[in-house]
Amino acid sequence: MSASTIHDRQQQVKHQAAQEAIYEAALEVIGRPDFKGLRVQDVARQASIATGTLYNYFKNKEDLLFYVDRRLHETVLGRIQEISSRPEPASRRLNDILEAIFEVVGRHRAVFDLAERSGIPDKKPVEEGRTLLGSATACFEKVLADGMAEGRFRSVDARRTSRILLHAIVGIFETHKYLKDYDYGPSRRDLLALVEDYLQPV
Amino acid sequence: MSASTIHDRQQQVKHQAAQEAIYEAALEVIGRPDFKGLRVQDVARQASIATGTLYNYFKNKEDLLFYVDRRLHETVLGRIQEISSRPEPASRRLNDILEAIFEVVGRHRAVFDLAERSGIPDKKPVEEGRTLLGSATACFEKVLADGMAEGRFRSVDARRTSRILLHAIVGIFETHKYLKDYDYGPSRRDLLALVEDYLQPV
Amino acid sequence: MSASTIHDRQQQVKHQAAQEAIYEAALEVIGRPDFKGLRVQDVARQASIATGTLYNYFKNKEDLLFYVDRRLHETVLGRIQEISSRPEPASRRLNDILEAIFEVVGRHRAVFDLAERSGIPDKKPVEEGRTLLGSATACFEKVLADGMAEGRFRSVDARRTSRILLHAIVGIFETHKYLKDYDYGPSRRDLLALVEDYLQPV
Amino acid sequence: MSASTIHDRQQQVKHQAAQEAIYEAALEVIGRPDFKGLRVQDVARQASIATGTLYNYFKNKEDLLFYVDRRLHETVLGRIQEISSRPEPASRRLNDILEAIFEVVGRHRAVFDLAERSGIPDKKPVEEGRTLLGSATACFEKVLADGMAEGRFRSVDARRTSRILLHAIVGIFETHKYLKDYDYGPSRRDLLALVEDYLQPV
DNA sequence: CATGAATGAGCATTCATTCAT
DNA sequence: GATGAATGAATGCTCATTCAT
Repeated sequence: MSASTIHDRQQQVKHQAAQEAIYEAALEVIGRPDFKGLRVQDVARQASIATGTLYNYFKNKEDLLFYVDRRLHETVLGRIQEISSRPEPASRRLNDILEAIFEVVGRHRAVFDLAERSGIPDKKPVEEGRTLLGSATACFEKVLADGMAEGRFRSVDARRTSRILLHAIVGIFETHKYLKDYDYGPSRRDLLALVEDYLQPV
Repeated sequence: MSASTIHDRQQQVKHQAAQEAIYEAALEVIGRPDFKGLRVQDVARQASIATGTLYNYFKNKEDLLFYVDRRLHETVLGRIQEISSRPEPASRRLNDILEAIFEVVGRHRAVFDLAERSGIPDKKPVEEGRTLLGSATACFEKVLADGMAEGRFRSVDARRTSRILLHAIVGIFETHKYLKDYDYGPSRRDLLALVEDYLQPV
Repeated sequence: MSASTIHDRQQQVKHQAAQEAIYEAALEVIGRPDFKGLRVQDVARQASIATGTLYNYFKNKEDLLFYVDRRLHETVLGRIQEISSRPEPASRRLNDILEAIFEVVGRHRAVFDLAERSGIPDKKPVEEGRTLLGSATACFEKVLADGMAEGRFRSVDARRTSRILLHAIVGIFETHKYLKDYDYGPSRRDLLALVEDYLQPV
Repeated sequence: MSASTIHDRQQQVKHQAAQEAIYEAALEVIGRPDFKGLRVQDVARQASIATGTLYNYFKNKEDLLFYVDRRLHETVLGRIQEISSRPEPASRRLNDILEAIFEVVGRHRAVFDLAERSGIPDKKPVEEGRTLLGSATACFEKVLADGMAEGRFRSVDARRTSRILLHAIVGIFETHKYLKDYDYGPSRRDLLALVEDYLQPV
C-alpha cells in the first residue's frame, strides 16, 4: 500500500463525510414544516457550506435528490433485512417489519413525497427499483417460508403473497396521503390482521 | 320558473359544456407522447380558446387539475359501482371490477401521475378523498358480502378486506411506476388469485 | 382581403414595431460608456417593458443579438448600395462609400465588438455572411467598372480589387481596435489614396 | 556575482520554463476540437499542475491570455522579420512573408479567436500593439524599399502601402471567419497578385 | 364573454480566485 | 513552492395570471 493509496483513501473518506453532511442537511431542509420546494442554497446553508461547494459532491440538484432517495430506501431495506433474519417467530418478525417500514417512511414522508413529485421514480434506473423491490420481497418470502416451516402459517404461495403484501404497504402510504391521515397504525394493524387471518393454519 | 331562471340554466349548461371541452383538451394534452408539463396555454390552444377564456371556467391551473383529477376518479368509481351491482356471481364481479380499474387508470396513467406530481392529493379536500375511498370500499364490501351470502366466499371481515384490497390496487400502480412496467396484468391476476384463495370456503 | 388578414397585418405591424423598439433599446444599452455585458433585463428596462415581454419578440438573447447584428450590417450595406448607384463620378462615390462605412461602423463600434465577442460570426448562417459580402463587393465592382468605363480608372481586375478593398476596410477596424485608436480618418485616407494611385490611368 | 544572484537566475529560468509549459498547455487546450471556453483548471490539468500553482506564474487568467497572445504575435513577427531580411528578391520575400503569416495564424486560429472574444485587443497596452504593428510594417517597408531599389517595383509610398497591406491581411482573417472558410490561399494569392500588379514597374 | 399581450418573480449552475495545509 | 477544496456572485428564461380592448 503506497502513500498515494493512503492519501486517496483519506480523500475518499472526507468526500463521503461531506456527502453525508449534505445528505443530512437536505433531510433537515425537506422536513421543515414550512418546506415548499428544494433550493440548493437552502441545503448548502443548512450544511454550512457555499453553494459551489455542494457541487463538488453532487453533480447537480437532481443528483442530490437521487442520493437522498436511494439512501432512504436503503435504510428501509436495511431495517427489513435485519428484522427478517432475527431468530424470532415469523409472525413477530412480520409485525416488526411492518412497524419498522411505517415508522421510517412515516418519519421521512416529506422526502418520499418530494422525490415522487420531482419525478425521481421516472428517472431512476429501472434496475435499481427492481433490485430494491426484489430484496424487500425476498425478506417477506423468507419470513413466510419460515412461518410455514414452523407450522405457524398455512401453506400458501409465499412469493405471490409477499408481492401483494408489498403492494398493500405502498398503497397504504398513497391512500393515507389522499386522506391527509398520517397515522398509519390502523391500516397497518388491518393489514397484519388480514395477513394472519389468511395464513391461519386450518 | 322565470325567464331569468331559464337563462341561468342555459348559462349553466353552456358553462358545463365549456368545462367539459377544456377537460377533454387537458386529457389530450397530458396524454401526448412528448408531454413534459402542463401549460395553461397548451390546454387553451387544444380547446381552441384564448388563455384568458379558460380562466372564466377554472379559477386557476390548480383548479383545472382538481377538476380533471376528480372527473377521472369519478369515472373509475362509476365503473366500480356499475359492475358491483350487476346480477352476476361475486367472483365474476370482483374480477371485472379489477379489470375495469386497471384499464381506466392505465389508460390515463399520465394524468394520475401529473396529479400526483402536482401535489393534488395533498391539496384536495380530505372529505372528497374520504368519500371516494368510502364509496369504492363500499362496492367491494357489497360484492364480498354477496359472495359470502351466496356461500361462494368464506366468512371474513368484509370491510377490512375491502380496504386492504383497495390499498393493494393503489400500491400496484405505484410499484409499477417504479419499475416503469405498465403491464398491470400479472399483478392484477396475482391479486385476484390471492383474494380468491383467501376467500375460498373451507 | 378578409378581416382576418387586416387583423393579421395589424398584428404584424405591431410586432415589428415592438422588435424595432427593443432593437433600439439594445443599441442604447450596448452604446453606454460603462457597458460591460448585455443583460436582457437592461434591454427590457431601456425599452420600458418586462423581461418576459421581450421574449415575445425574440426567442432568446442570442436571437436578439443576431437581429441587432443583421440590422446593422443591412444598414451599412444599404448605405453602400445607395451611394454606389448615385449619378456621380466613380472616385467621388468610392470616397463617399468609404466615409459612410467608417461613419456607421465607427458609431456602432461597441455593437460590432459585442457581436464578435459573443461569437455571432461563428453562429450565423454562412449564407448570410456570404450574401452580405457578395453584395458589398458587387457595389465596389460596379463603381470600379464605371470608373474604368469613364476612363478615370485604369483597367484592373475589378472583382479582385473589390475583394481586397473590403478586406482592407475590415482590417482597418480590427487594427485600430488593437491600437485603441478610433479615428479611422487617416487610415481611410491612406486606403483611398492607395486605391486611387493603383487605379491611376497610365 | 554572488551566490544569491546565481540562485536568482536559476529561479528565473525555472519560472520561465514553467510559464512556457503552461503556455503550451494553453495552446493544447484551446486547440482541442471540442474547445468551448478557456477554463483555468483545464490548462492546469493539461500542464499537470494544480490550479493554484498556475497562479504562481500568471497573475490571473487574463494575464495568461495576454501572454499567449503576445507569444503568438511575437512568433508571427519573428517569422516576418526573419524572412524580410533574407538575401532574396523582394517579391520572393513578399510572397514568403504572406505564406508564413497565413500559415501560423491559420494554425492557431482558435487562439486568436479566443483572444479576440476575450477582449484582449481592447485591454492590452496600446504601446505593445503599436510596437508590434510598427515592426511588422517596417518589415514590409524594407522589402518594398529593397524592391524599388532593385528596380523590380515601381516607386510608391512604401509606408502607406505597407500599412494597407497589413490591414488587408488582418481583414482577410476576419472576413474568412465570417464565411467559416479557413482556406486562406485564394485570398492570399489575390492579395499578392494585386500588390504585384500595383508595384509593377511601368 | 372572449381575447392574448404583458407581467415579473424565482433559481440552478459555473468558474476565477484564494489560502490553509 | 505546490496543492485543490472552498468560495459566492451573477443572470437567462418560464409560465401562471391579469386586464385593457
